[in-house]
Amino acid sequence: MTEAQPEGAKKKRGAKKAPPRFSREQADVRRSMLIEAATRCLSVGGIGAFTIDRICKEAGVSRGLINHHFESLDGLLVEVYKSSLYASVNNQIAEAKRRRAEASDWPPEAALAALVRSNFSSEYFSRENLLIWLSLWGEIAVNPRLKAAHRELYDAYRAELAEDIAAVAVRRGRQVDAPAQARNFIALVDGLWLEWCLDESVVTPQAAEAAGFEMLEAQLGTLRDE
Amino acid sequence: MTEAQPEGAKKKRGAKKAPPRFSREQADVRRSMLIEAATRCLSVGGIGAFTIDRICKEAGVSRGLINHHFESLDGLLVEVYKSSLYASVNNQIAEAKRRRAEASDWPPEAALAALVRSNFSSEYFSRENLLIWLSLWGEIAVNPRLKAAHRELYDAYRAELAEDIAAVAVRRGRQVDAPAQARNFIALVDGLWLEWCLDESVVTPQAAEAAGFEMLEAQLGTLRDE
DNA sequence: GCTCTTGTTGTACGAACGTTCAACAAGAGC
DNA sequence: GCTCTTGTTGAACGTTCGTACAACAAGAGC
Repeated sequence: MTEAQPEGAKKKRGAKKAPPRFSREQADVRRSMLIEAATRCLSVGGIGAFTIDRICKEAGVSRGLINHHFESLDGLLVEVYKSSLYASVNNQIAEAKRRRAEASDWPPEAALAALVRSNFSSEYFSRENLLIWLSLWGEIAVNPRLKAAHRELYDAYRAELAEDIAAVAVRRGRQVDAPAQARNFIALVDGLWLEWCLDESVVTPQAAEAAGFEMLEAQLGTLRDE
Repeated sequence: MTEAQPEGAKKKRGAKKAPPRFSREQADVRRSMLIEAATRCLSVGGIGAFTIDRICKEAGVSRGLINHHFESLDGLLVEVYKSSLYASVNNQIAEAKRRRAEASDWPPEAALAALVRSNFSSEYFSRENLLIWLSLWGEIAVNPRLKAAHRELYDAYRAELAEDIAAVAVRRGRQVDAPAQARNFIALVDGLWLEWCLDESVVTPQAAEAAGFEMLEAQLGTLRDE
């Protein structure tokens, strides 16, 4: 056994400066790090792995930090929701709005087709997100704050989709219940994604995209080719 | 404070026979009771309420009983899956098979319509089951035993649905990819059910049923009326 | 009324949970 | 080089978790 050294010993002798035991980060930087680590935990082990211990270990940080930067573990979960679902879906909405605004370049059909396709791009239609989404859905059913955020988000997306559908219907002189079609389309996408995640042999992303187009084309006519 | 009585006192005096402290049940009866109590816990509080303490309290039983009747808490969850999803879906399959066998009374169109409708009956299309299914889905993604059971179950249901679809298509001389239509239909049902559970203002069971019929009728022609 | 089987109880245990908080120290500002 | 702010640590706490197990007793069988 080595003899215990007085605290100041190292400094006095000036041998080696001990490396910093941790690095300080801006509050929002650290929050992002924790949100990302928490998301990783969720995607690997589901809600059962959404734990102070595991998240802090994943982030390489001490146990006290989550409660310093978030009101509670539950507050962190809300932030994970926002940075996962919220952010990505809002991106889709914003892009679709932009396309629809640039009406000169993008005919309504092309804008709708682009929005449909984005649902099946690997960014959203991803098996990695299975446990994240499933865990968050389960929490939405129980957590009023999350439920409110979820409704707001889906309402916005549904409205955008309905507008794109309505634009095509008007141009083609078809009578379509655009809000209902938007709702059904979203249900189909969520359902296909779920089937794919739970059993990848049942459906491919390509087949899923085809199914999405088929549903809308039954009401609107061809969308995929000029 | 009353004086502590010797244990045998009551019996010796023959005053009142203490009522039994518990009742013995057959192993399978008690197992059913525990499965039902566990299911109730799941539906109220999600996977977070799936706990030895809460389930035993819900069942009015002592803490040791779950590990006596099941290999572990996880084993109980598998039984909950079987008695929830497995049993109810297998009922649908069996009924559909029977209808298809009685071909004389049930034309294919009526058999398919009945199968479609059963998806939206209050027994299956129920908000009470939200947390149960969501919790079980989350577990399927993580638990190999459940995953295997899930695939077997969905494969069977998808096959039955595809057979019913194919029967109608053949009779009407239409070219239809029945397995794909069955898969898409199931995805739509699951997605609509999910949307309804998370936000009941978006869709009604009636509208959901209409959406289900619309999807199939786009391929097969009218199914709902003669 | 007695015995025997076995379903049931309830305590004990270690591990892991979320939260709190006093102490610490990194690094900016002077 | 010093001070001061504040991001960070890690021990401590009470609770709840799943499991194990010895003791108990209900009720069938004789």
